[in-house]
Amino acid sequence: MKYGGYNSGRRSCFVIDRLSKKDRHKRLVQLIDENPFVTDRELTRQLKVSIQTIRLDRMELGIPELRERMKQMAEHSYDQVRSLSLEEVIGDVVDLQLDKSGISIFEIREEHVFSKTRIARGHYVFAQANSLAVAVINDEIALTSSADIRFLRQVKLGEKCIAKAYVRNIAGQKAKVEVFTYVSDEMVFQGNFVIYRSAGE
Amino acid sequence: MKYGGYNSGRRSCFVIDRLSKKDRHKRLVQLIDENPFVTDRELTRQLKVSIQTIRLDRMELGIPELRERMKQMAEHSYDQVRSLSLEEVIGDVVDLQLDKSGISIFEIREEHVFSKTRIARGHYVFAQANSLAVAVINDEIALTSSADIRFLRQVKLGEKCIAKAYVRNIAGQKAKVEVFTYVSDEMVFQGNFVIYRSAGE
DNA sequence: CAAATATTAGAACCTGGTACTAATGTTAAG
DNA sequence: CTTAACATTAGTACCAGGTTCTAATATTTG
Repeated sequence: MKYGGYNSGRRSCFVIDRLSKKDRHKRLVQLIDENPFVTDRELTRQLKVSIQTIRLDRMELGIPELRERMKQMAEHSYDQVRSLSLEEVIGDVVDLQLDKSGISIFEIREEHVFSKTRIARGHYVFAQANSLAVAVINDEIALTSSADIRFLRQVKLGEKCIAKAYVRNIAGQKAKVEVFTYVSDEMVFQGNFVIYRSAGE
Repeated sequence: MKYGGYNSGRRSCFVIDRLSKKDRHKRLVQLIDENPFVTDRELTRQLKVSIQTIRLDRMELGIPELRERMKQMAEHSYDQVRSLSLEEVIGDVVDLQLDKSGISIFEIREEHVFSKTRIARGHYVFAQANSLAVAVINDEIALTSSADIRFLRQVKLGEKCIAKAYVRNIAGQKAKVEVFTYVSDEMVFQGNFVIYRSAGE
């Protein structure tokens, strides 16, 4: 096979279509990042080197083989789906006295904040309170009818929100639930919910 | 090999540890559902049949091999992660006149409803309205300060929510935004938002 | 030039299968 | 009882997409 010329060291390349080892590694990482489903064979075409080189490169870079990459993604998504389907309620309900009160904890993660400011999007804070307000009502069907809410201070990435719900009164189809959300001792959110319920029980 | 005895037809089994074909199929589906990462070899242990039987069963049931299952899960999660990271805002903003009005569309899917009733959880409907109310404000930083909301009618699985936001007035750090959400021509949600903004611009 | 490094080639082996052929076990129907 | 139909098992060849190893060759640098 005719070589285009080596250029792995400090010398410049004299053929365009062959990259230095460093550059090839960068490109390799980039290609796999763009498309994790690419095989080594496909990579040989993109990088114009032998399949052995691709494999040595993956070794050096600690990039696992295609099947292992797929397995990891599959496991990741499996965990996510499981936690997501469990996450019918936003936040972990840690205490619940039906028709009386409840407490839930919710940690603000990357996906909950504005990327610019790292401040939580309001609807996540609301979602925790709303979930709890619905959960605390001891009824087959409980739906939010209306709410009056105040965001008292910004909640930042990494902060743990502790929501406390109190059922203020139940009359027929309507229940009034008050929710206060705290970060440590500071109140960050307050909401008055009217929850519609299926009357029974 | 000693047979425990067949029982695929209408006859009863006379050995406990061997299931009829139908029951084995059920169990097989169940096992793979519980753990999609199970190999055929592991299944032979659980079901006490040969690996060929397992493979014939998978064929009949249209269950792909382990690697194919993992690939599908990986692809699924890849799509999800990509769409999720784009989904900073709940709902698709289809029209936006900054500091004036905006429209967004949001379809209620499985993950947004109570599994029992198939009625949308309130916080998703709220999230769409809240996202839009924040988006419509032409400012570097815009955060929900308070809101007064009404859920006028239940929104069901599959329904398309069309939210329309109108900026009512802007004074200093506070902007008032009114949002109405419709399913076809019916109003299902109404909210008055007070949005805090960084004053500038 | 020689040593060091980079690249390529090739063979053996692995997992978790598919596809196919064939034998054997079991049951129901004639 | 026999036979056809179905269920199960066994075994072989083959595949993708690798790993692991040895060895040869190319290129660069000292």
